[in-house]
Amino acid sequence: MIKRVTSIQAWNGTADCLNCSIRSSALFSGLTEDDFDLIHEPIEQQTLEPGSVLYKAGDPGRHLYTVRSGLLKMVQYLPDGYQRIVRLGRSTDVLGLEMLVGQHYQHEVIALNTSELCRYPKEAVLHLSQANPELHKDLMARWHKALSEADAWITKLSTGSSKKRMANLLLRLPDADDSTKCYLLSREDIGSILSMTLETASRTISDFKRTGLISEIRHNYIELDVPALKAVVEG
Amino acid sequence: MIKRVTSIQAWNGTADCLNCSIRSSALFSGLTEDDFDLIHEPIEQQTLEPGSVLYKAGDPGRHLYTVRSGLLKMVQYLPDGYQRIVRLGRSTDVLGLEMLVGQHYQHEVIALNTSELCRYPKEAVLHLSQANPELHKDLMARWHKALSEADAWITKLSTGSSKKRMANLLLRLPDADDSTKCYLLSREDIGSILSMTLETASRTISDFKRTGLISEIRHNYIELDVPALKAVVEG
DNA sequence: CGATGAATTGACATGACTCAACAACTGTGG
DNA sequence: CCACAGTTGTTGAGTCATGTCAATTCATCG
Repeated sequence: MIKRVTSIQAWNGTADCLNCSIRSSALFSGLTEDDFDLIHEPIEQQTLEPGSVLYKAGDPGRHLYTVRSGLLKMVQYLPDGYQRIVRLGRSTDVLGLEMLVGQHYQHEVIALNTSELCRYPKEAVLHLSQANPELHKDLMARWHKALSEADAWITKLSTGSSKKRMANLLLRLPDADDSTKCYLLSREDIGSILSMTLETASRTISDFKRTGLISEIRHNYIELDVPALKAVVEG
Repeated sequence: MIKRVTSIQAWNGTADCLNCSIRSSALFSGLTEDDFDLIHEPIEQQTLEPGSVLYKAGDPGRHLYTVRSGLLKMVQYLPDGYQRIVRLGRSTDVLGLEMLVGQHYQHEVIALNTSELCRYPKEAVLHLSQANPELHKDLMARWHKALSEADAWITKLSTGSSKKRMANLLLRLPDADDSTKCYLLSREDIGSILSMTLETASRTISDFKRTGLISEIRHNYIELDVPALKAVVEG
């Protein structure tokens, strides 16, 4: 499942960083050939099937990951056994930043869809973030994005009635900003994102379908009535 | 209210960084005399009275702040006008990191108690974070801490029954880890932290007092029964 | 001492949870 | 292709927690 890429191939091969298809937003996109010469451990690609675990909370962190495609959930467990999804990872998102500081991962990351990832050795990231101002800046932008996401999770997905939280979630699901279509997550995952039971999640979605806020194109693939959903959020 | 400190005084005066009372945890604690020579705009101290606003969301960000003492709330507003407190800032916390990346502040920060802050010019932070590996590392640790706090906010303060959320909040309030005493926030602020109405906050606190989970030492200053509160969280 | 805002409490309405039955979908083996 | 089991989603009925609105008490400060 893991395709080996040496550091030479990393900037000169078919699956390299310098010619990456998500180059403008991948972590190492600002690096030069010289930078890659400094990396000893290879950069690797990996494909995860739905349900498989990338890493768990407490695991020693040795790699930083960029999501090339797919969707993953970042989960934390509570003392009473309840689990909460604290963020989603999708294309161009970076996973595992926390191990650069605390040495360990702090979430359990599980693929929801088939997902492709690139992974970077911790030492390479730490070293290059000092040596390369571009990467230094980019890393800070990644922290910033993660924190903004977390703030949005608190305000939009954890505050207000179940209908408002659901509307906020649905509005975030389409991949592109101009798209109004998306796949639905399992009701259990939705519940774990919005802090509600799966029954309430199911009921709310059924209600949205009945009232036309969303319409099912095919099983679990829906079209959003964006203005109407925004009205729910603001109402 | 603002006491001017030149860059010379910053490492040689009475209110300087190198001899700061929270030196081991202040932002510029790892800097050398040479580093301070590179800072042109002075580092300043400031005292905020309860209720006063440090900055608002959308303000252009020109300074990073370290909290020397006191307590501040970081607030975001929702489309429906509801406001949510997304984090608290207390001694050694850094405020305003986001403007290093996005140019603007993303929260409204309001002092809850009388608070003392130091502020660092944005350019100095950006420049030194490249030049000084210590600060670079420290900055990353600050991002990490903010993100961990946000994750805890999602899991512990936004998930579960009102009693569990309240117990989790109370357990975080004492300043020192070994302290079991703390001041209570206004019921409205508690509500805005825990996503509940101020009435529910008030009722829950009254209930905790009746059942001995907390006991009032004097008005709004309480002693926690830590094991009992932890039992509530885990129950 | 009175005026003001904060906190508490009560009564009631309602949204969300619980438990349970059932329906729809998925994958497997015959 | 169908039958089946296992999983996931839907729906209903009843309960409980939380929100709403209102009245009252308490704390603070001039």
